[in-house]
This record gives sequence, C-alpha cells and structure tokens, in this order.
Amino acid sequence: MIRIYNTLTRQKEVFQSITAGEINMYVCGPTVYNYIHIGNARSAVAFDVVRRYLEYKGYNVRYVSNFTDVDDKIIKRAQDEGVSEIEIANKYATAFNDDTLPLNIKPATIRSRATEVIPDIITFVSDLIDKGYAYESDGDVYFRAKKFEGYGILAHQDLSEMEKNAAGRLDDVELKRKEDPIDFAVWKASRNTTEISWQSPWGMGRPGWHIECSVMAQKYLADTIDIHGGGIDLAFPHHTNEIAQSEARTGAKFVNYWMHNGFVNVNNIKMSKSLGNFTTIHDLLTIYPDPMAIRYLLATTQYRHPINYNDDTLKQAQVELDRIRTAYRNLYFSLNSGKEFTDEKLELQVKKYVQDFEIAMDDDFNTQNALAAIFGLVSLANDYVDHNDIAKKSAQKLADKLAKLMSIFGVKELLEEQVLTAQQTQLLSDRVEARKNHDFELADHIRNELNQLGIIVEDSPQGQRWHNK
RNA sequence: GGUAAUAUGGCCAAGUGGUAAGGCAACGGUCUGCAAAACCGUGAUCGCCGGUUCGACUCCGGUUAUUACCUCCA
Repeated sequence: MIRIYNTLTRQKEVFQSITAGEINMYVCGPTVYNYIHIGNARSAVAFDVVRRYLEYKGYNVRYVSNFTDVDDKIIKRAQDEGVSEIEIANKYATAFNDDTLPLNIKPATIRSRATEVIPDIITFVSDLIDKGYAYESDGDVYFRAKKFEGYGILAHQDLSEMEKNAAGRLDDVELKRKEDPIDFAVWKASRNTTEISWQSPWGMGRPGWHIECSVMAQKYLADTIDIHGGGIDLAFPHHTNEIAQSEARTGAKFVNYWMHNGFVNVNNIKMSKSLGNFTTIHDLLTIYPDPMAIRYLLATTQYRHPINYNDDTLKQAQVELDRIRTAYRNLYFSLNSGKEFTDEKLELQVKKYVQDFEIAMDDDFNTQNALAAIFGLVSLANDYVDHNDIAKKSAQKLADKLAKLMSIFGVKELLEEQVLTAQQTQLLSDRVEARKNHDFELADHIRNELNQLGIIVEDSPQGQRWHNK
C-alpha cells in the first residue's frame, strides 16, 4: 500500500490508481530557453524515482511531460541572439536530453512540445469560451478565474488577497483588458509581427503559459489523471490555473494526486534562473567526473525536502555512493570463491532489508529510510565477505538486490568495467607470487607500481583483489 | 501584509505520545607481513517559553530564526 502526500489536501493519502495496474502521470517539463540547472534536474530526478518505484511495484506507468517551447523568455532570447524561437527551443531541448541522459533519467513515454499541439490548444480555448469560462479581449483570451469554484485551493490562496496583489502589479493596459485582475491568459495576441505566432479565431497569437499542460494531459492521458508533478513553485499559479481550465472544460476532476518537489538551495537560498545563483547540469557534468554521484545526491533526499547544494554535500554523496560500490565490488569478488550451498540466514536478512526498503518507499517515497535499508544490505555484504565459506547463490542474491534497489534511485553500474592491460595482468600475478615467497618488499613495490598505473590492490581473505583507482 | 514550510549530535538526515534509525566525519580498538577494505566501540534530550499527559522531539498555545509562494521560476 503506497501513500502519497497530496498537495491539494495537504496530507498523505492511500494511493489508488484509476485503472488497476496502470498509472497516468504528468510532470511539468522545462521551458527550453537555457540549459537546465541542478534544480530543474532535481525535479526530473525526483519524479523519475517515483516512476521507477511505481514500475518496480508492478504498475505500467504512462509518463507524459512537456517542453515549453514558446513563451516570453524564449522570444526574448531569440531576439537577443538574432535567431528564431525554434532554433533556441531546439538547441535547449537537445541539451535537456543530453544532460539528463548521464543522470539516468528515463525518457518520458511521451514528451510533447507546446508548438506541436497548437490546434488542440485553440480547440481547448474555444471550448472554454463556449462554456463561458473565458473571454476574448483585444486579441487576448482570458480565463474567468472567479467563475471557477474553488480557484486557488491548491496553493491555499485567498481570492481577495490575490485580487489586491494582482491589481497592484498590473499596468493600466492589462487591467483594462481583464475583467478581473486575477484572470489569466490562455491565449496571448501577438503585439508585433516579428515574434512567433499562429492564426487563431482571435487573430495572430500564441498560447498562454498554463494551457499546454492541460491540453497535453487530456490529449495524451485522460480527463482525470492519477498523478501530476512539478516543483512546489508551480502550485501557484501554474497548477492552480491548470486545474481551473481543465476542470472547466471537462467537468471532471483533473488530478487525483498532486505531488510537488522541494527546491535545491544554494546557501539556503533557492537556486533559480531569475536569481542567477545556479549551476547548470551542462557545466557540472564537464567539471565533475561522476554523474552518478550527482544523481545519488538528487535522488536520496526525500522529494519534498529541500536539498542544500554545495561542494560539501556533493562530496558527501560521492563518499556514500563509493561505500556502496565498494561493498558491491568486494562482494562480487568473493563470489569467485563461492560454494554451492544456501545460506538461509543471509537470505532471510536480505529479505528483511528489501522489505524495509519497500515500507519506506511506500510511505510517500521516504528515500532516507529506504537508504538506511540499503546500508543494511551494504553492512551485510561487508560482513559476509569476511566469511570463510561464501554461499555463492545466496551472496549473488544479495548483490542482485543491492543493485536492484539502487536502480530505483536511478544509480546504475555499481561495478565499473575493469579491463587490464597485459602489463597489469603480469604485475598482479607477479605480486601474488612474491607474497607467496614472503618477498614483501617486492610485493609492496609492485603494489606501488600498479597504483601508478591506476590499479588499487587489496588483499582479502579470498585472495588478492584489485579495482580501478 | 497574507499563506505555508522548516528548526534533531561537527555535517547530511529518519523519527508524530513511552526515554532519539541510518550515513559521513572524528576518536579508540580488531583484522593485516605492511596497507587497503571491513568490522567492533564511543557522542545529541531534539530552536526557545509555557500548557495537556503517568509520560512529548512527537499534541496545544506562544515566541524566535530561516526559507518559500502571493501570476518569470522545477
């Protein structure tokens, strides 16, 4: 039984999918006007972990996400660089794919671009107008927020406060176009001829920011979907507006479980593009050699909690991950001298930790408690490696479970491929020989030599083992 | 101003009524020809004040600090 914290109700609820064994999930993707930063990646990783766990539990997850490839920031960027909006969008959409690949983020079942669903958007907006939920004004189309009962509930915003705030912020032209300051644009008129635009019943224009997600969720999933995810900052206005327009159109509940991830902070301040205090994944990948450590850091913090990102936290993640890898590698090595018998006690302990892992993840994806179970397996492995008799099959099960559970965090390749040169192979066997002859001076000399060649040598109860530096 | 969230050992971080998981770091020890890896052991009364209770980190009230949202934002 999985329980999920629903932002809408502000409590953990027992998860029940609409269709048994199937999950429709929508996660808001990035606006492709720049490289994604660690915060964007955190969101993608958080929901990737959710998805992987749900799949692990046997669900068939249909995961839809978007690229916002038309909006003010893209238009501005295009104008600044003197290229088309499409070029900007293509460049950074490609970069998104390039950057998320090393982080082992599974591709969405469907990833659609706003510009691919323009006809659907126009139909959607027309329907809203037909139903009286939206109105055209000077080429723009606005949604009548107050007409939708329960507007603002998701973010627990007070309507009159919002009205007051909005009225103070908007300029006279905008106020004049809107019936009410809190109304939001579902379609924006082109005010000049140079920016990207489409023909519509209301003249040339482009979609408002929120509409694409509502359209895609309905088009590729259903009127009512199981899970909708995104950063906590999207609760208002983005998701608030999605709910209003989606439910206004279909009359059906839009989303059963709203999930929002916490931020990545730098010195306890939110990392954001507008504040400029961000590190892009693109840059980080060029200076940091181990993408799995980045993945580990992002995946092992519970998704609703903030992650304080800095060199120290990344380093700590690296150390923890290396400890898991070392245990896995040493256990794997010990299999070589394993024997054909079953260690029931070991298998029982493994089972227990796997169970602990699932109990933790079932509880709103409590990755920290799940991690504690993983370290239980690590301790088990480390302890077992010192045994004289290795039950090969049982130890193999332990290794497999460790890798399997780590893969839910999206951390793969616990064991890196090890290829030796002829010289290294010779040195290793020379060292075994030297130790056999108690020529420790020579053995230590060879160990140093191998170290310089990038090979670490260790002596274990099962003999000499080695790994890459 | 409004609405929320967070505050646990040096660091990261679990824990929602019965005397505080796990990881990292540190220190001591064991194993080892030496090392490495590993193993064993050692530390916090939970921002502050008050209340409820036989008993609170856990509930209630207040207070302080930090952060976020209130139409750029994962």
